[in-house]
Amino acid sequence: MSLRHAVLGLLARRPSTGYELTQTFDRSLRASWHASHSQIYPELAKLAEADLVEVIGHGARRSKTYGITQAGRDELRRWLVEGRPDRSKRDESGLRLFLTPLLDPADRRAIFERDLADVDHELDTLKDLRTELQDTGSPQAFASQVELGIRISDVLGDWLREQIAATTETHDPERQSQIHTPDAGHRSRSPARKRADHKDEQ
Amino acid sequence: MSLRHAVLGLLARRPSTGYELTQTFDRSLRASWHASHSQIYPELAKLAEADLVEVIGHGARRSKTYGITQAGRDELRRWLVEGRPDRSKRDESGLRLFLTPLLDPADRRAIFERDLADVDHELDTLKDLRTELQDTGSPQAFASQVELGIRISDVLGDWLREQIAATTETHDPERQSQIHTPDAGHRSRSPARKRADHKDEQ
DNA sequence: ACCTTACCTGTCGAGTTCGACATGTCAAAG
DNA sequence: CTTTGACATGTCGAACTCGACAGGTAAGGT
Repeated sequence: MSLRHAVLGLLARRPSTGYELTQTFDRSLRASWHASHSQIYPELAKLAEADLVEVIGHGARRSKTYGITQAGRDELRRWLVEGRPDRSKRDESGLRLFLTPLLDPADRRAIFERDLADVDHELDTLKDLRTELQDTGSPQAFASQVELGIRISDVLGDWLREQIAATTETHDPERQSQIHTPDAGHRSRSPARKRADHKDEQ
Repeated sequence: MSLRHAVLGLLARRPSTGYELTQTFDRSLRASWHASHSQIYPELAKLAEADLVEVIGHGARRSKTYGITQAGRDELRRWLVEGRPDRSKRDESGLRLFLTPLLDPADRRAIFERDLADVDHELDTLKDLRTELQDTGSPQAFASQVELGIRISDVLGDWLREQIAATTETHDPERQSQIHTPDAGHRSRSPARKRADHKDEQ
């Protein structure tokens, strides 16, 4: 139940409408938690019901601005401080990257290049955000978080560039790809190896 | 629908039982995708139903070893290559880290230290894995992925150490925490600021 | 005046996830 | 011989997620 705490956290930063929260999830929180508006609006209603947030104003176009209550702040702190490790992530791009060694070089390269474009774009966004935070003498508190995002994007970008370089170089004959592009033809090895018993490795 | 492809991917690396897959999800895939056995077993059944995997052997304790079929390989490749960006992640620890600026220094520090211990532990695991891969002259293909994991853990660890150092140093009087520890007392500001209209920042 | 483009809030159903429950096997230690 | 602990597979219900559907509002351009 983290969506609840993500919303509380954003409202602790500043009061917002559901629409603004949706945008913040897509911008600042994109790298650690995703939620669509169809989750956010019902969640706000539930939170208001539980008195963890409250409507503190009405704006144009029927919009409601929510603010966190003291009970909400207490609950948020409790969650932040008492949290167990729970290091389980969900990251489709990461999964894809993990599986690339199964592909032959051309396919692999295509994936790396697509991801690199993506990472570079994200890096631009983050650097803009950093500049923006510096210029407006605003609260600053979240500057370190942006910095972390930039550093991680940097290492990911470097890694991707290395991998791309590696596909152009050596055609390692040892390393046989498991999944061939449909046309590649030679489908020779026995299709189903027997394996009655099995011991662990890794 | 990524669980399906995560399972296919692992079976493309080597045939495994459901139990082994569960362990691999917890070990190697922990950083990019999590799944529990209560998802994995039903998913294997569905995949077998669709002829994307097949039972290729029976082991001790009623265990079934699954292998990927050619249709499974084709489907896996299709997914890997045709994937859209989809950079939406889900990472509870990341979310927590993102929200730490809301806390006062003592709480913040506690979170950083807990996370640092966690990251250091993960780093050890990854370094062991790297050594293991080098020693056993095994397929090697996944060495780069391990390397990436190590690099990211490194920057995260460095960042956390910096943040911890920062909490001991300057007690910045500008930066007022939003969420105080229950005892801290001084709860003075007006509880609900009015906010009828609202313009965007960020 | 009309149109387009954000802005803004909501619901619904199908599919996904996860903790808890349930069951049984085998090896080694005591 | 009995107990402990790892091995191994499965189901179920409650909660969560997400794309699609739906509808209303205000500003700016032509």
